[in-house]
Amino acid sequence: MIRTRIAPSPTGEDLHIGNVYTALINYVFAKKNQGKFIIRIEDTDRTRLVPGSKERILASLKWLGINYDEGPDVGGPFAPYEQSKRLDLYKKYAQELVDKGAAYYCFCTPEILEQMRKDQQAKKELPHYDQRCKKLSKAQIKDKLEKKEKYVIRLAVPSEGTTTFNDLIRGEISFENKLIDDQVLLKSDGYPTYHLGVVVDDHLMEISHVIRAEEWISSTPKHVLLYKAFGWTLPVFAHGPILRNPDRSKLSKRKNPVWASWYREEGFLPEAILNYLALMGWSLPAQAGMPDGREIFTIKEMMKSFRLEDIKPVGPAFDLTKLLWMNGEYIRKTQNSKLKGQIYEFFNKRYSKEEIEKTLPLVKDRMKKLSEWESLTDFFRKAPTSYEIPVNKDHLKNVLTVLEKKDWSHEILEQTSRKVAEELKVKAGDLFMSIRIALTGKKATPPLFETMLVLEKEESLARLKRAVSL
RNA sequence: GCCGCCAUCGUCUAGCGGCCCAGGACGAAGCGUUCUCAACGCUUAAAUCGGGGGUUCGAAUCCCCCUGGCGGCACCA
Repeated sequence: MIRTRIAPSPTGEDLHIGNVYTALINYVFAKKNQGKFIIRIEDTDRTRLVPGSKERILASLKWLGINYDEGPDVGGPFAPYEQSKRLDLYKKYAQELVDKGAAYYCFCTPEILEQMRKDQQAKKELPHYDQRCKKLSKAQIKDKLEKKEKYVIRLAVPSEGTTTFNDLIRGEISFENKLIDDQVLLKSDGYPTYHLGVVVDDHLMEISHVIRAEEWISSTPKHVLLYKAFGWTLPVFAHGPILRNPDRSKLSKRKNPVWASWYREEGFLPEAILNYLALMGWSLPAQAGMPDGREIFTIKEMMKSFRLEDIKPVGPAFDLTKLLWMNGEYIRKTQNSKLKGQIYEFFNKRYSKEEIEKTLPLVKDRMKKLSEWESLTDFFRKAPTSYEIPVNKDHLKNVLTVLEKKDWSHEILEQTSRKVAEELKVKAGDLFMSIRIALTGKKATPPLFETMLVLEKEESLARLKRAVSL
């Protein structure tokens, strides 16, 4: 049984777009193989906890349509799915390691550690724990524990040999043990560090494939050491790329919008975001008999041909411009009736469905984000207060008098206007532009006569009269 | 500094020893369509496949070195 997971930490505003990427891969891989996709909240750092973060993370996942089979709010056979609710477990397993001699108590205070680091830096050594507590005798430990001295539990990393693991995306990777620090497993506040938590939970929750970003590669040997110390079977490891800023550094909120909610508030469609993300380090392979290499595809199509091994280890730059293009593509291919509802919800029902329905066909091709509907259609709601370029009042007077007497239809409006232009001996386009400006104030708008029909005769004429009288 | 990962147009990528004087997409430029802007269609510019050595009849594709980019080195994840 394939079981994958993402383990977000509720320390940010919301789900990070990099996590969305990892979630997508985990989700698609699990579902392609009839497996389960799990969400586990790793809330073990109480100092960085952000209130509401967990809820927003889960809400974003739902909005994106990345459905999880097990998780904090849906439960599952291995509940609870929040590490803060599993403290006893970590303590028990940490103790097991101590008993096995694979971990040890450490009573060094933060001050001692700080000093240690300073000394090492002065000597140009790399900062590492000097293992002084590893040498403590049973009696000394007992004594300190009785005195209620604060302690952590550290992993006793072998001083010799190498730790090697296989990465499905990158092949064999190995690290020398002597360069691996004696990592803290259980903190003095009783919470586990990431390393203990992730290994214990992945094992207990029967995670078969650990798919995460490249930044975890260098801590994987610690995890491997833990699995071995416990005598547990290793999961399959696969480290995907980390998304980059345009300057190629690790994607960060300083240089790029990173929160899922930002994309939602901007009016990006979940399908477009997922499709765009799928293109990062992966591409739809040419199918037998139907080679295409399309860039626009659904998650279902992605599932059909997805293979973890095909993920490329190169860190791709996140290109907002291309996402924007893709979002426009998705908007254009969405049914009007559906899009209407999405816009309605997007603006929190501030605009009536009727209004959206009437104007949508005129602006759909011009929208790249849902949010743009508002500015693209603002002149329908509000007559222009200024004109981007001057209008020709004489010309407008002429059309006005003719159009007043007609019944309005697209054909009549166009024919009449063209005739007026002919009589005035001006280019139809120039006349149309004057009308456009009078009605909307803008040079760039949807097609003129469609616009007039949506605006309706009375309002259109009123605006024309205003333009003439100004 | 140490350890590790990576390396094809500006960006995302195709390419897995001959089909490649490297194909597609975004973006850019131009043209067409057209009442403006879009959308749409066509065209163009854009990578001496990071550099240098090998292997081979033949290398973007395999190997080595260098360089560069990125990541990690916390009682953060």
